Amino acid sequence: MQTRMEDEIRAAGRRMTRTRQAVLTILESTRYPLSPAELHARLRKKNVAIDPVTVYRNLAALKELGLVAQLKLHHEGRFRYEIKQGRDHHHHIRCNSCGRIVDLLLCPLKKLTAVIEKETRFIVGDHSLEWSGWCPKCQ
Amino acid sequence: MQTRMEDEIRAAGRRMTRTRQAVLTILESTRYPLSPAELHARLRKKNVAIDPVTVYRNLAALKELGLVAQLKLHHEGRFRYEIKQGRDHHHHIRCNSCGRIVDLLLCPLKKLTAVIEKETRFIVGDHSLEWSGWCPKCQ
DNA sequence: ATGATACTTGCAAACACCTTGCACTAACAC
DNA sequence: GTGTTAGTGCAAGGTGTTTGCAAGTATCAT
Repeated sequence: MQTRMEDEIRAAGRRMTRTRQAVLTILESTRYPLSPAELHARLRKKNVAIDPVTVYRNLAALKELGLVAQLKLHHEGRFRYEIKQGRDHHHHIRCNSCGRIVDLLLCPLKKLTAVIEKETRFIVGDHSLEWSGWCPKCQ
Repeated sequence: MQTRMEDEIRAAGRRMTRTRQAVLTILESTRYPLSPAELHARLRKKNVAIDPVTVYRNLAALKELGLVAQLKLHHEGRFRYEIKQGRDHHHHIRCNSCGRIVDLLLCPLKKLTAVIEKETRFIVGDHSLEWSGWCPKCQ
């Protein structure tokens, strides 16, 4: 999996560094979107010496290459990032109590674009949809 | 309209001040969610002397009382606020180019809560849904 | 009216998250 | 190996938001 991403990185004239490798590995092995701070904490825990700024810059680069998606959950004041490759379009639900985030592999919006474009005369590009609630442990 | 909100404010032991009055008036007369900075700018334009901090504190208080909704549009790094009273459940679409925000009085999600609760065992509380795209002027 | 109480305000400072500038380091093409 | 240039760490800056505290003021009881 990483091989394909590595190819895309090199094809774009970017380099595969020790830190970028580590960032990709963490993102790939995490099943929910990480904030830069969380990602940095995990890298530190794996004894990867890396500056927080470098985490931001890597995420920005990977986003620009289309390898990771940047998203923002409602009522959270920061961005989160997740690997795009091999993952279908999906949404999230977040626990109001413990912050746990779970993927939802559904999307009820596919048919709605045409309606919205007609109604608003916008050209629809993207959408963002999440739920919040209480996870089983916090109920 | 403001009378009812004033009642709720007083009923909660809060006070109706000159600045809070002005904040409510601006929010009521604006047809899309405002950021604290935008709200502050409008107040200044109406010659209401008010500190930005006071805007934040009023918004926090009104949110806590359930009179305004706080929301965050995807890919925007700040909160926005809108009056809840007299407005049906709705969503937004924002222009990627000029930032214009338009209400969408639709919601395709009503039937989905049960599905999500079954699938995730979460208790679903709330959801957030917006689109982005290009408005007629920016196409 | 008057005074007591406690909510509210302004100012300064702190905080969280993210970005930028700059000199140094290290990929990778040759 | 060597040169080019992307990537890195550190310090500093930026934006949006929150907190501490003293002073101000809305509300209530008298």
